[in-house]
Amino acid sequence: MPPTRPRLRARYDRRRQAVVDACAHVFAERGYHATSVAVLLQATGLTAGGLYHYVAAKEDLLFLICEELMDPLLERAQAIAAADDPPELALRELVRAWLEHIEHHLDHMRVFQQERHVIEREPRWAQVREKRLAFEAIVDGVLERAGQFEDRRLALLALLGMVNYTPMWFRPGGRLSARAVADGYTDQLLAAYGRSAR
Amino acid sequence: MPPTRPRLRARYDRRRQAVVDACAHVFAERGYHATSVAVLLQATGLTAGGLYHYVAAKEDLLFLICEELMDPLLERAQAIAAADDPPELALRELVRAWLEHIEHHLDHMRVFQQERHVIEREPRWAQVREKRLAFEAIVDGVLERAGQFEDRRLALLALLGMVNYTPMWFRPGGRLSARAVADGYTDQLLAAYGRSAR
Amino acid sequence: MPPTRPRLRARYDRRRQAVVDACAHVFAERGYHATSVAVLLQATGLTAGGLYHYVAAKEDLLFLICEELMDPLLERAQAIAAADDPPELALRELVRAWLEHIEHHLDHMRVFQQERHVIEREPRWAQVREKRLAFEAIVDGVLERAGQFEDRRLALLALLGMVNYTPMWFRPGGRLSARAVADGYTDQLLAAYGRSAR
Amino acid sequence: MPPTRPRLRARYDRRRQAVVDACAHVFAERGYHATSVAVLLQATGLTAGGLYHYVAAKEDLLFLICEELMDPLLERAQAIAAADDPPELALRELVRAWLEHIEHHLDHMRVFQQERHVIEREPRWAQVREKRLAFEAIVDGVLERAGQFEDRRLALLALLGMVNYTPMWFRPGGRLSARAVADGYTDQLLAAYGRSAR
DNA sequence: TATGAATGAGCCTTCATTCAT
DNA sequence: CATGAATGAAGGCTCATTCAT
Repeated sequence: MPPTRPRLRARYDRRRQAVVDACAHVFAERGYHATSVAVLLQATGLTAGGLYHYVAAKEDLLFLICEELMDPLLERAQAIAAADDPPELALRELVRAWLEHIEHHLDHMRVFQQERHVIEREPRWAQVREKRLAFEAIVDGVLERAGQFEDRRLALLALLGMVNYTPMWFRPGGRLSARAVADGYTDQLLAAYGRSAR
Repeated sequence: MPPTRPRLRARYDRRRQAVVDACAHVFAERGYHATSVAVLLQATGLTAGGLYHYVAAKEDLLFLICEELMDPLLERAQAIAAADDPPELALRELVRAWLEHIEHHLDHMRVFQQERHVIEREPRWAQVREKRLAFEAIVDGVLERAGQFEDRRLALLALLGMVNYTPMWFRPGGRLSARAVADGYTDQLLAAYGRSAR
Repeated sequence: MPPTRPRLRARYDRRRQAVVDACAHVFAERGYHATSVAVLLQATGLTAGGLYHYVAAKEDLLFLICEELMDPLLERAQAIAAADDPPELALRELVRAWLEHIEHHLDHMRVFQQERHVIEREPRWAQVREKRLAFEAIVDGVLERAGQFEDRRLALLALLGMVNYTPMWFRPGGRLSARAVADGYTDQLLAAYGRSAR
Repeated sequence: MPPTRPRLRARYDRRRQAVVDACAHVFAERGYHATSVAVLLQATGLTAGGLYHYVAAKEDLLFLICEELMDPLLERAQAIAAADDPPELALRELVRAWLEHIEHHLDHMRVFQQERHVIEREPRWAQVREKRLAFEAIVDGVLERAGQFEDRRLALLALLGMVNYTPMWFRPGGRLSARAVADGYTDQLLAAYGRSAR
């Protein structure tokens, strides 16, 4: 149902992305379930029928938000993991990329966290879940090369916790830049587990 | 509207707590908004009228869940902060108490995280927000005494992130005990910031 | 979700039947699809929530209408086929019973005819379809004993056509009674195919 | 808005007929109301704008389907009634023509039956209703000449029932040809009411 | 007291139709 | 001419809550 002719398709995709971003913002503020379609229409400037040109259901917006969040990050992480940087640098770059991505997708990230219990449990969200797992596997691999751990799994979970919590308090343009936060996290990990630690 | 005679009041409170816990479990699984009152009735074995003997509105359940989560933890944290333990031990004990509390309130904690965007934004949730802030202030105080930081706020936020993320993956009776997790987190902090670090 | 205690259940069933009958009337007048739930609410005096105590969906009304139409008729037909009447009398009595049933379920019958294309094609209507087939098998059996046919199937289909068309024009209390119509149809069949014909 | 130059007008009419026939088929399968314009676009290969070149509204399709069904049949019936054939032969020929027409307009006939309750009740469908009545008057006239009846109206209604029901089960190329069915119906009528009957 | 029928605003979504491009 | 994005009223349905019994 999206247009097939390239020019129109491009315009359609552009518009849809704008719609998704606007909705991500509203969802981040009010919560997915607490946001009625009426509010989305106001936020996007569309009418009911208009919105449903871009998505078949409200839930699709959630899905597209997750895709916009995961896909570029996953790609970026793969590139970093594939490069041949020294392990500790690779970790640092990965965390930097991660937090810079979050900085530009704060709303998406907040929405993703909000609805995680759905995403983690429902079969139809398997795709998103798999991307998350793929990303975490990359982080784990980089971590493995960068440190020596009594319990690497716990270190990984600690890192995930720190980073995933960041959108709760991070404000772009605030005292801490995304890079400063990333380096703070990395430093903490390397101090505790880095091969040169102690 | 709750009974006033002590014996009856006690029974009422006991039953209400059971109701709240049952609802916390359902909310944790399905999300607050996605859980209809009909589902709560099934989960509690009550009828519509019955449930509304214990709470005036569905949202009250959310509030009671947060209270059950915050109140005992805050009390415990105050006691630890007030004791005269050496700073690093105080931190260790605080994190242990924290994670042991979470272990016994996994559902409550999951619900609290799920609905945080509501709690953080709406005026009527100020009470819960203040308790959270009070608790975090205590953690910050203990942290201050236990380490030396370039950026203590970031260290605090990192700790909050790690701990708050724990209910996403923690399984009681699993490989890692609550205490092991707590000590893992504490060790990481002390390795990075502890006065004896480096 | 209907009540389980006998007294309440009976009341529930009584009310539901009244609801179904009222809806059958509206559907007969305006068509199923052309009748909005709002119209049903007006016709039944219920509110939206009230109607949905008795049915889970608008389509359930269609199903219940078909059940109310088929079940008693099928039972009646089985009794007549099982009795030991002379064949030509059995046919006469069956057609009489049939038309008397239609006379008291004109709305139901009109609705059933209206939506037959759905009923005949969709898997979820198999139950209704099977009852129809069972009834027609009984008619066929009685027909077989009552006449001698070059093509009994065509005679059966002719009879079905005549009878099923009746609700299009029949008016209770009009010139023709249900019995008169029934006997007219039976006479025509026996004149053409009866063993004593010619 | 249709073209006025003869050549173009002819092409336009041809195309519109094809559109109407395609829509008749879809309506017959799924029901008029249950068929969205989107489905019609898929079935016809047109775009929204394209379809609305041939009809001003979805309902016009219904009207055109009825016209395509009634007009040639009415014409044919008038010719047969006007001819000077012996009465019983005239009846036979009329029923044959009728069923042969139905055979080639099964979809149209099914749609006409489906939506009869609309056609019979709504003022704006008077035109179609009148054609139906005109046709039935012709049938009645031929019937009158062909038989002697206790109740000719009931005989007419029986015949209408049989024939109108035929599209529910008739399959072209099946065991029974349209002519065989027609003759079966005629024979039954003549056996019961024919002047040479008894 | 405890029940569950009833409420009714609001939910998400559909779809026949129009019209700028 | 043809397209397909946009319209927006109306659709069927849900659900937290109340209150007569």
